Amino acid sequence: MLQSTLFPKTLRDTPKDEISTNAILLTRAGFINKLMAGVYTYLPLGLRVLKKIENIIRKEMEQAGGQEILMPSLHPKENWEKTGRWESLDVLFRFVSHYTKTEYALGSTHEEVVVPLVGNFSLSYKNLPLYLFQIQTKFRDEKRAKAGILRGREFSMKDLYSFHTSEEDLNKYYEKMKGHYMQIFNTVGIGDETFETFASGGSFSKYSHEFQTITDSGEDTIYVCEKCKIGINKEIINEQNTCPKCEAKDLQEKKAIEVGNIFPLKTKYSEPFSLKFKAEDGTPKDVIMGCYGMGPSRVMGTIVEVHNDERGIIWPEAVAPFRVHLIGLGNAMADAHKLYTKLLSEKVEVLFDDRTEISAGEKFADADLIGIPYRVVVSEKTLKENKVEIKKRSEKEPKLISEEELLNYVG
RNA sequence: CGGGCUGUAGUGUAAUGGUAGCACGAGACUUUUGGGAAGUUUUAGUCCGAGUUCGAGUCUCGGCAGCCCGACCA
Repeated sequence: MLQSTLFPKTLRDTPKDEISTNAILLTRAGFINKLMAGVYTYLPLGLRVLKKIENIIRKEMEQAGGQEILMPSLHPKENWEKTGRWESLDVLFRFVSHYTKTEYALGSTHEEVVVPLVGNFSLSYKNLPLYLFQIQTKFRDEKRAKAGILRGREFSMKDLYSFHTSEEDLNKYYEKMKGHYMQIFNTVGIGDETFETFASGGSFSKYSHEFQTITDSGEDTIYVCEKCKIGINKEIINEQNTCPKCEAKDLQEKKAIEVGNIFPLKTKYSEPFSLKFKAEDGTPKDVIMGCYGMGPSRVMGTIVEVHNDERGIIWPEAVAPFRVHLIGLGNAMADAHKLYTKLLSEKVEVLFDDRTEISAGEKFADADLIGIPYRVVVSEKTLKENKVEIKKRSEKEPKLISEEELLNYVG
């Protein structure tokens, strides 16, 4: 990608209505743009990151046996009335058709769609377990959208729904899913900060589990056992004031962002829709369900909250919009262009700063702000040595290496 | 949803009820090119609607929006 054609340019100024680190950096660097509170456009750089995160999640869900589907965002009122959530779910967007006066909801979550979907087909114990997931835009009428892309009214969400013949089978899968979730957080670069956390399960199960990423800008408070890497949400600390694993009492209070949440739903949603399967003895039984949510856009914001410095974002390699930020300076632009072509032929993802009439300092400042993992500079200085300069975004000092070494390094 | 704060250009600010101005940014041109370079030039604003007034950015009323705290968050 040529930076001279990249939309949009970076911003020098901080937008006046953004306070959170993720929103300021992502807006200044040209990854996102706010339309209104809690609603953002993903610009070319931002969309690349979002898609990478989504693909990491997608692959892991496929590893977990998930089959990807895409359900509608527009839902009929009847389905939500069946579960009582037309009234009770306060974040549900509800609206009326101007023509027919029919009422609809915009999907905040998809139990009300996926359960009747599965119910359209006769289920036998032989068809279970079944795992369906989607990555889709969710709508929530948040009373207070805030913190950039961490709490939006419209956001990207992966939701997987599991269908089982028994609670034992659900529990087995539920535990397995925790491992898949941690694998995702490790891959996207927030594994060290992310804790499996006990949370309230509501009325239908004792606990649900959250995945909480520790950062001072988090809006949740959790208590963590560093040794076991387990957390407990403040909301249930009164009933559980020791580490559930090692029973230690010296828990640390931390601020954290909820990046995932999994629930053993059991029959909470299969019952209202009469979702049953035929057991081996031919009798119909309630399907046992679990659901597993994770927000790619919130994960993206969390990564920025965790990985940044005073100059800008520091993307982990797996989610960076590009692997290499190639910068051509002054009269070396033609040589830089040759290297760009070579890197492309080696299938290296590279953003090439081919802009002329831009000072070196400004290019470096932009590179630091955008946060691509490897910065490669081609200039008269490096050409004299017959080398190129490479610097990791996370490190201070650059070094000179040959083009061959570069290809080994970033290829 | 309760409470608070704030709305003048992209950002930061100025204008006693009396010509909406300045700086930075952004665009164009020229000269520059290893940490946000310089010159010339252009651009862009009173959140919306009523009211008071000869006259409203400024006063009054209503709305809307944004931010913060809290509550909420399958």
